[in-house]
Amino acid sequence: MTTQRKPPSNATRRNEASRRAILAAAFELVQEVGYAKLSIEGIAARAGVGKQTIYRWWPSKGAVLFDAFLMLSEQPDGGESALPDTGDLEADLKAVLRATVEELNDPRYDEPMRALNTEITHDPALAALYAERLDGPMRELKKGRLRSAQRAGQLAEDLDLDVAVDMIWGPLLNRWLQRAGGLTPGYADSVVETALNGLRPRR
Amino acid sequence: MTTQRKPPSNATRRNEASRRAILAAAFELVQEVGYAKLSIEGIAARAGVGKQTIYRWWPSKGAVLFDAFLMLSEQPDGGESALPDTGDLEADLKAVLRATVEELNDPRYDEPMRALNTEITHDPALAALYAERLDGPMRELKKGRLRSAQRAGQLAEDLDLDVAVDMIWGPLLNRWLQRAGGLTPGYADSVVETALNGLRPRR
Amino acid sequence: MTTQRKPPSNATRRNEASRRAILAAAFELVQEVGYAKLSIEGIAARAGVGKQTIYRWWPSKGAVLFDAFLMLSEQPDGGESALPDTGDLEADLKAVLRATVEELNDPRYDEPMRALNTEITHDPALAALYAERLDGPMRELKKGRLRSAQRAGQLAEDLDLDVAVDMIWGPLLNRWLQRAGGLTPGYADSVVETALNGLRPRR
Amino acid sequence: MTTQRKPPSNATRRNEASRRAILAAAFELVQEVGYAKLSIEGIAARAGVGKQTIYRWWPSKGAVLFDAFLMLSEQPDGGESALPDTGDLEADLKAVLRATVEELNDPRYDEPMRALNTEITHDPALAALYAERLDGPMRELKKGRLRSAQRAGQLAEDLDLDVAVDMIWGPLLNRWLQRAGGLTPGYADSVVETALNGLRPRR
DNA sequence: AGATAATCGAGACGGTACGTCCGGTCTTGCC
DNA sequence: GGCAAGACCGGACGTACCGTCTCGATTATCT
Repeated sequence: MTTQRKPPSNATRRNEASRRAILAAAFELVQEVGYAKLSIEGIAARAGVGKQTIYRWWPSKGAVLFDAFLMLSEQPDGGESALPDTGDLEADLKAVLRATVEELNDPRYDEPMRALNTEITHDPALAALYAERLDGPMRELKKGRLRSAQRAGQLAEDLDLDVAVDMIWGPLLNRWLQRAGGLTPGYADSVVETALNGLRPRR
Repeated sequence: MTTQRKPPSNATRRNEASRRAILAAAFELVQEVGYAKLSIEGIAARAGVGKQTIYRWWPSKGAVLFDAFLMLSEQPDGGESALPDTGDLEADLKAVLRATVEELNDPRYDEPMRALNTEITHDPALAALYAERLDGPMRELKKGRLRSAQRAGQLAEDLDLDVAVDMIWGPLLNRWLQRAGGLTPGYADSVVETALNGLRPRR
Repeated sequence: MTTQRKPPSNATRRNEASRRAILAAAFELVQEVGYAKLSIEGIAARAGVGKQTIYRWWPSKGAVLFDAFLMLSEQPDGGESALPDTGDLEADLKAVLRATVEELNDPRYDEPMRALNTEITHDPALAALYAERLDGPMRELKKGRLRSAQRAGQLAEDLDLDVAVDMIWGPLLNRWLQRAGGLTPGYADSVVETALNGLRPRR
Repeated sequence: MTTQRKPPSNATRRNEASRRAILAAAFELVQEVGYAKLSIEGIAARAGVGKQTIYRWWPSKGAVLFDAFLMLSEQPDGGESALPDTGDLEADLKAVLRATVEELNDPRYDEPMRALNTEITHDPALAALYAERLDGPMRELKKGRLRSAQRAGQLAEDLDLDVAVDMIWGPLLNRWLQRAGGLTPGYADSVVETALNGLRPRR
């Protein structure tokens, strides 16, 4: 797997242009032809690159895909982002989840994300990398927002924030992955409300 | 896809022994060699069957896998099963989720289930079939148990049971699919408690 | 292999219509799709017949083809034919060879005849049958004409008529089978003249 | 099709060892299993080569077979051979034809040669190649011998040498291909005598 | 500045699997 | 019993990719 930044220059004479072309080609191809028909050969051809250049730097198709997402997640600005914090936890969460719903429904990201999830589910090494580099940072942001609410007394004191994150985002991801029912803004709202209040009657 | 029951026998002169051998071979193979190396050719060889016999009756590798699960889910006894209902909802749910955790951690089911999920996420037609034939009935059982609790006043009156089911089982499935953190009985308990009580402080 | 005539009725309950349909289908198909793509399955489909009906009565594809030719050669009238005998041997032979050239060049017979030759060259049993039933009678006619000329003193007394027949018809067939050079009436004439006179200078 | 010589090496990075292994395997296999059971798959397996390597360089099974013969015909020494010329045309021809008979009867060449003839008869492109590269040179040798005799006054002045060649070798090949009668030295002698003298009574 | 060496595009190679076609056998139900 | 229909096991087809392996032709430091 690559080591993100370039200036540290850990000494390789690697061609940066080829690297970017490969990642871009991989991302485009998977969304065009779908996961099942994504091939290293196809990526190399699209990127105008020899196959060996891919095999030299990545151990698997999934790793390429992973790096493509990594590149995507780093490019925007460089500034660290954070979840909105207006003080109204429920509203903030609903906003974030609605955005997530929109992204999952976006045809540009749908196939690539499914592909990445597929690779992760079948490759523990990739899963670890994913947990560390992509899901981890995002989870920290989510937990940060929840921690802020917890400190404000809006969440239970003894709440396990990891479980809380799973409870809010898990249902959504699951519905999407299994294509089980529509992924609508209304559903996102329902999940937030139900998660915050719990299943039991209040009072 | 098959039409399960045999006596109606309205149409085909299909070889039932071959059908069973194929489904069994598919299930065994996917757990032995993994999803990535599961091949129609391999299934046919293991089942002692011509490839054409598979292509004749199933449209895709995923469809075979799906039918293999279907066969598994129908075989046990024939009696309709139900979730435990001791009156203590929390205990019952914990018991069920712990069982689920165990099943997901069982190497006999791990790979096959990941494979099925992969096929579903990439094939809407299969997803619909899954929702109707495998997930649907199971979801009804879950909702049945919750409904019983709801009638007993243990759950909020206006609770959307589908959302509730997602909230309880979604986090588990997600953790498993993405290999994000350990899938332990303790985690199952946490999820049940947190889902029932909600994230907010009670009182 | 079948036993041509029907009334002797050696007791089978064979369906004559199917037999004719099969032979006709075989002949048509080989001329339409070529020898390489001629299949039993295709013949059965075209003839509206079950595959088993073919396998029941013929031992090989070549045998079907052979019978198709046999049917063709028997159908015309029933009267035994003979080669022309005007007294002018050279003219008669040229006429016959020109007709042969025409037949070999006829797209209706070209492919089927090549197919039959192919089967014969690779199947001694079929070759024997061919010699007995198709080539034999024709060779007798040819030898008959030559014998008549021989008796008239137009051919050498000690001439081996089989060799003579080979010498006249062999070059033609060979050129055709190997596609070696054009198969023209002029070539036919040349062959006749050269065969009659021999390669040596006369006188 | 190949371009024989290696030093020019203008274009491809072709593996010469694989090429030879394929041709050798093809030749051996056709004589072992027969034309009908000769398969590209079998050739590849025997040659220890991927199927694609065959499909990459040859358009058809027949082309492989053809090249196998080509390799055979080029390998012996490199020196141009010629037909014997003792001055006694009849004896020379008989010797050559007897050798041909022996070769056609040799089980090592029988099947391969039948296979090649079959491919040629069904593939005009291959036939042209055969005429140019295999039959052509051999025919020139034959015509060379005849021309020498012609100049010595042993053959008719106006004799068409192509027809003459057909007349001498055609009957033999035909008998062999159609398995029509035995292919004996005596037959070879008969053909030579009859061809030289012609069918008509001399004087 | 020239030598040295790793990377690059290209693509041949031995393989595996694809999805299709057909060979020859067997079974079912009609006639 | 023959027959049309067609499922079945098996084997080969010709294609697509896999991951490895040369081949020159750039680079890109390191003498």
